Amino acid sequence: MTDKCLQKKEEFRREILLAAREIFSLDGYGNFSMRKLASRIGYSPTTIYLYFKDKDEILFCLCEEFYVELHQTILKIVGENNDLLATLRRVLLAYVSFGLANPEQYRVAFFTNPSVYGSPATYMENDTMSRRAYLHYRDLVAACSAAGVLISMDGDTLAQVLWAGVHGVVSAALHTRDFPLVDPAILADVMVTGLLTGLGIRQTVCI
Amino acid sequence: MTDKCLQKKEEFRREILLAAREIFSLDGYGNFSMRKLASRIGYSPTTIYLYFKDKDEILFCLCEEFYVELHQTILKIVGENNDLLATLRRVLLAYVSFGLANPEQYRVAFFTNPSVYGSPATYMENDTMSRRAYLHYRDLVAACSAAGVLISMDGDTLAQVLWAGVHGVVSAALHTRDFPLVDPAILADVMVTGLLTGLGIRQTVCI
DNA sequence: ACGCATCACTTAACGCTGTTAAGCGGGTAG
DNA sequence: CTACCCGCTTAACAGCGTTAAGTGATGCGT
Repeated sequence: MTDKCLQKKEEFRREILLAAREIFSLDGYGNFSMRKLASRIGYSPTTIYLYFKDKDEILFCLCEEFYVELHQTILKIVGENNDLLATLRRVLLAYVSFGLANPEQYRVAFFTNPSVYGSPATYMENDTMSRRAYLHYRDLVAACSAAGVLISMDGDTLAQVLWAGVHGVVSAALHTRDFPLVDPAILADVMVTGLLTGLGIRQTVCI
Repeated sequence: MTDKCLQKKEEFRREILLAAREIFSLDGYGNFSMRKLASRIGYSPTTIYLYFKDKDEILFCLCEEFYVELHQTILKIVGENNDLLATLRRVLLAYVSFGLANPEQYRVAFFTNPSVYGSPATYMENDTMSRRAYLHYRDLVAACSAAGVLISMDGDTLAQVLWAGVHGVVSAALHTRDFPLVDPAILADVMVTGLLTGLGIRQTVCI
């Protein structure tokens, strides 16, 4: 009864989110609106508010879906590789590819409402996919540091610097359509190589 | 006559831009609107359209002001230092400071309309402050490369990777108010040190 | 089977947004 | 003195997120 009702409600929510993703892909984030979403699913605009508190909740759910996919991508890479540093390198490069392949979702996750997840304190209290993906990634970086292939440094700091590097590349690619940017894949490669070398324990002897 | 008229028009434009900057500082980019701007300068909303084509032109002008200040900041650092690598390091760190000190302007310049400057081709044709600042910065990086303190590589690629790194730090600081981010100053320092080391010609001998 | 309540949904509305068309008043040139 | 031009305003359009009120069907208790 109530069980079936909730299930039906959940199904409708998924349907709405699916339509939302379609609009994002077709028209981009800037042209997304509640009214357009409503007309796409064939209901009046206010109906959506019976299933989602407001627009922000829809954006939050889309963020979470984004992080689910991202986390799965990372997990797959980690499972396929043994060498720590090589794994990290692939993860960072895959992050850029993932961001460029899902530009609109990336926009929602990082460049819209800067506090969809609440305060930093609540971020770490609630179990979100964003948090899970981050903690897993940070542990990978910390493991590299502990194993001696990256410099000894606070795991969060090290992880966030490496992330900021690849995030900067994605951000540049997404936001500077007016600027003659070098191929993002090349930028990503140089970035990751540069950072992992600079923050790594140098084992080669140079002049 | 026409001369004085144009001058008066230019003065009014500056007055509008000043009010726009005030609104950005006070209420943030998200709460900026043409109507609010109009009421601040004491005119009806449509009056602004007699001095600016549309909202985008106002944003473009604010971007240009941003780049003027940024460029001046960089020029000052370059003038005060002799050592190429030390200069570049200071410039990159100053970029982060500048971005964090002017968050709303940074938002306008990088995270709003991604093509205020037109296409990449027109970007390099027209003489904008954005272009001037970039070319000057790129030449600094290229000089480092030519002098042998950075690896030999295409100047644009090298410059854009270094920029993407610090841009990533600023972007992270501005857009992740929900995330427990490490102090951006620390991130910037590790980022710049890491990149300049990794992309530099290593002169120290390590095991 | 009837009445009532609940539920899914809609219509109407508020207060915003950027932007355009039309109009109005005053100063100036012919 | 008239006609035009210039600076500015009012009115309006189309859209936005969101809320309050209403409507029609469905299912439940008696």
